[in-house]
Amino acid sequence: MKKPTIKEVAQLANVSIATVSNVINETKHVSEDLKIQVLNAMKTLNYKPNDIAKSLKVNQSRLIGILISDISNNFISKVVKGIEITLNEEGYTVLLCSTDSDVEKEKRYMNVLMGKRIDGLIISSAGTGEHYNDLINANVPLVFLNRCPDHITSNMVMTNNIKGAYQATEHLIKHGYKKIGIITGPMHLSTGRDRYIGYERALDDYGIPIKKELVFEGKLDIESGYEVTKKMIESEVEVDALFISNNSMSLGAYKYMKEKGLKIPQDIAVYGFDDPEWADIVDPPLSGIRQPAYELGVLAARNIINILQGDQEEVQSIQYLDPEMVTRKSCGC
Amino acid sequence: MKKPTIKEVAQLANVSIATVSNVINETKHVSEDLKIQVLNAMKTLNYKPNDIAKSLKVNQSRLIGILISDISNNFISKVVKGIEITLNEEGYTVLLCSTDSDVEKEKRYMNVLMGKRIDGLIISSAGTGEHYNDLINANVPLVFLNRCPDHITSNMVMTNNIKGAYQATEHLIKHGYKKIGIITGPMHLSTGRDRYIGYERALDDYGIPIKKELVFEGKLDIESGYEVTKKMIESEVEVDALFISNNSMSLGAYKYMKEKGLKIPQDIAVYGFDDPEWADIVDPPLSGIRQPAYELGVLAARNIINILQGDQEEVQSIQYLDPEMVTRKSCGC
DNA sequence: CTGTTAGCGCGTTCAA
DNA sequence: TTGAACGCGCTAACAG
Repeated sequence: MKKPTIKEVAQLANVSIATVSNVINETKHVSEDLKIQVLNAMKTLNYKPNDIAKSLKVNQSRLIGILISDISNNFISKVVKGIEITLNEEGYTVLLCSTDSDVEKEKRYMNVLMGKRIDGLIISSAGTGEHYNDLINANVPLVFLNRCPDHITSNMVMTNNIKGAYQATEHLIKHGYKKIGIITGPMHLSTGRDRYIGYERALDDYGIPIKKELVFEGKLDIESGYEVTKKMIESEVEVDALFISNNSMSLGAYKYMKEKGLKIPQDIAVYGFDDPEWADIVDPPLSGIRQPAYELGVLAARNIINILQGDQEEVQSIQYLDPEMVTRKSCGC
Repeated sequence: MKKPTIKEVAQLANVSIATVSNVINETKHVSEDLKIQVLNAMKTLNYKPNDIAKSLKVNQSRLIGILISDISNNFISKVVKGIEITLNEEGYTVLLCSTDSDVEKEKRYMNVLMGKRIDGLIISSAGTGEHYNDLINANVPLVFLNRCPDHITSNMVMTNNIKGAYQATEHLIKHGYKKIGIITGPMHLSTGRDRYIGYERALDDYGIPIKKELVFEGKLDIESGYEVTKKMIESEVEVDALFISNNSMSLGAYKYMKEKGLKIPQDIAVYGFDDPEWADIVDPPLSGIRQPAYELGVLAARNIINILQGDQEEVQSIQYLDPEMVTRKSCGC
């Protein structure tokens, strides 16, 4: 019932608690005899050191918070996997905090995490960044992941969204499409903006004028992909190709077009962002910009670890990971 | 840099530590005047109570571990979402631990979690159950989710896998298929066995003999769905319909059949387990048994909370949640 | 090489 | 109603 303490181990082994501590942490050399006694005592009592007490003493929890919008999102869960595996190898444990993109929830969670005295925090959330001041003042090591609050300019790892969007759009241009539309993410998020910028820049470079009636803003989920596509078709603007800013919205777009009997790429060609697992079993297989989700997670975790180990200079910057074009049939190839 | 302590707050507010503690926890009545002084002091120092110290004192961490195989799995991440939201509402925080279905990793994680003095643990992992004894001896409240170790018979919530598999198989039978195959999960997992049992029972009830050359064991991932389907086709056994035990393997099967030009359902009809987001945009739309993922998570979390609050009798049992048939076209409908 | 002890930040008696 | 003092389990400094 009650967990055994270091004291009880010491009594049973006939040594001082300091000696027990020393064999556990290998901090000082302990003679073989005593070591064996201690180990035996630990075993018979089924002793597990109490990390809480240790944390209090050494002033570090070996807990890392991760603040994300929604763990059930395909892309995010891969990122989290990368984070967790990497941190675990270094002896850290992950506190999972989903904000549901709700700023209030995010604030509450940040307070909880500060109370728990996390050693660091990885954030991939939606806020404008105003409320991160508490964290920064409390000197909690912070790494921002993929979504970048406005006035933050360091400790950030993200996909090179502009480049990816540029490549997708350029690819559509080279196919000869002239009326290329875009479904963006929310423009208050950096990912939304950056993917739009890439689109715009590509059109610009190839001398194609940007028409704002071809620009549609979605909410990154399946439903909004469906709705926005519907709106687009019903508005009867002429569109021969479409760049869609994330996987869920591509799914929604496919759903709508399938329902209406519209053919991809004959009626409208599609290039998506992300490379979901279903990309090559749908008809036609979806061309998309693959983000290195797992790798992003690993990198973010590495950065936190570096900060914690004092190699801070390594991360005082924004790090971009390049996406990869996975071209299939939906773009007309 | 250094976080303020309750002591500093007390000094600044000209009161004792106990008074500060009492206003924080509302444990005793404190006069308005002092309360305000204390609150002000807390604000100016930007004080956050140290949960680590509190945990040490009150002997509870308000940390719940969740031990799962792979967070990037679609189904699991939804379960986790349900768990996290529910626990968070009750003031618990979630420690995420992915085992990768590796028993050694699982053991290591269990030790870490015991060291962190978690208040409870939700397990959805692969082990045979041998190594849960430490946890049980340490009296850590445990809830098993969806995968059930052999000799555990309580505190468990799961999908009614037998029923779901029965329904899918029965549906195929009623279509008139006679040579119905199955791709099972690993038979050392209860989910693998139960879904096989449902299949078997349905065939039995309808007087169809079970042929073991129609039974194939997969590993629950996309590759093995692909490989097993390939093996099946190349073995040239006669199969007119196929029940596939999870979403990833269904995806793999679709992939192989598409590649080989096999038509679903004309060549082989398919009924899957799970209802992935891509089910209705593939061709033909996939019929599947939908598991209540989020609800499973919520229920598991509720159970842990109940145990922690002493309503233990509520959970001394196995709780089944019914799956739901989502019938589309791949079965021949 | 081993033991003693102070104190990490907090909650909680017990007196006042 | 308020405060002083003890102890949760552990590490680290120091003494022996």
